[in-house]
Amino acid sequence: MSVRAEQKLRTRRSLMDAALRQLSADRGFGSLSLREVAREAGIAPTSFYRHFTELDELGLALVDEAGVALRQLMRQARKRIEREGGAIHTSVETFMEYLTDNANLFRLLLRERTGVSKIFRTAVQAEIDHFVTELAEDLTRFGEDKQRPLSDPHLVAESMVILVFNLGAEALDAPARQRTELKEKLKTQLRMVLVGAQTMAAEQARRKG
Amino acid sequence: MSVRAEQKLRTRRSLMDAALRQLSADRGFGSLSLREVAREAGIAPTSFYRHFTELDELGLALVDEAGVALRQLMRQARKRIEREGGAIHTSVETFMEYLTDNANLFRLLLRERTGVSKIFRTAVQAEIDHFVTELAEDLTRFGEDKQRPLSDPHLVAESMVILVFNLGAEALDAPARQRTELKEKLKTQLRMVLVGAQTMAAEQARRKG
DNA sequence: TGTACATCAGTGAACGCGCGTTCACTGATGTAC
DNA sequence: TGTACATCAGTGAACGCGCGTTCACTGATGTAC
Repeated sequence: MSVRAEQKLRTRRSLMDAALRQLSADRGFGSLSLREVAREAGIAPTSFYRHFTELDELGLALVDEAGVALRQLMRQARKRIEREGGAIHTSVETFMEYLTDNANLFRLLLRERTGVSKIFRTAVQAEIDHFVTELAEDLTRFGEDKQRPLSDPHLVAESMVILVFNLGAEALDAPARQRTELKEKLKTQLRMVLVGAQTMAAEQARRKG
Repeated sequence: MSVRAEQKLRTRRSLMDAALRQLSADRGFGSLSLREVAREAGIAPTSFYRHFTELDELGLALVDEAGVALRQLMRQARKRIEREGGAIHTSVETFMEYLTDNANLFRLLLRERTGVSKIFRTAVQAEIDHFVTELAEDLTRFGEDKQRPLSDPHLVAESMVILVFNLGAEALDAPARQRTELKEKLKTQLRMVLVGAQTMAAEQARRKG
């Protein structure tokens, strides 16, 4: 890649990093201004247009990155579960590590899921749907392995993802020392859903014959 | 009450209604401006200060109203359950009626729960906590009535409220004809949680003796 | 009931501010020969 | 390798705009006697 193209990528990166740095607990993406992001990145406001046509385009690029990180997280969790077992425990632990390492990226995902912009909501929902679908497959496989089938794995996956994301939001607002407590809460919630789906599947099977 | 005081209340009301009217799918409270709300209410921007010290104060008043409506909803659901039974079915139906009648009020609650302003998040969380606590009491009573105790009713209530609110957000974005489908989905999710908590309580009881 | 004064919801002009966007530019990097 | 020209990331001045907030005001409503 040419020197010029490399430099351009670096500037683009620093614009995205600048935006990410501002996305703290008290700043949503919607409250950022183009001038502010450019200032934080150390370039002139007008230079912004060399990289994105508007601020939202940068936002969508960040949502995309969050999605990539989310998929990375899933792969890592799967590997650890194969090695160590304890599907729920391991998933929650992996998730919380990811959350801590990517606090602002995750905040963006959480905020914009119910946020103001339709484009953002749709983009975030697409990432979450992807996550749900993969989890549903994992759950089905898991049920077959353990000879304990689940009722409606996709619905179970949806409930779980909602609970996980919701707790993620809570954890981001809470002081670090409360995280352990929150993790245990989440594990219990997930177990309840799982046990419920197993029990319902068993009842349905019994009724059928 | 004096004529003057009545007129003042009416203006205050029309400011709140004006704000509420703007809170559609594509407008969050954070994107409203004081001038815009005043314009919509038909008063001069400067008159706004006769009623609220800043726009956020009006927002908190709206959160408060949403909380009142939420408690009203609960009371109504309880009455209907006493008469008709079908706790989950009736609760979900009541909730969806409330959602349809108070779309923008509910949107505010959903948005600001994960929103930008700490004050709003705290206020909304307080309303939700209240809701959760009442639901937990209902669930405990329900378990005693049916001789099927629940494991950790408060946690169950939390999971349920999260699922309900999340589905509410989905329903607000979805076309009206999808609501029935969404309601069924929610009922299944709630049943799973409930069955899971009952199964876990039964297992715990068996283990103990 | 009438009068004189006080209160106060609503007003319009004015302010300074940060915003998004346009424009013509500069000068380093890239390319063709 | 050297030269002449093209490309294009980054710039600074300038624009018009809606914003929140202040201020001194008006005139209807309220109150005291």
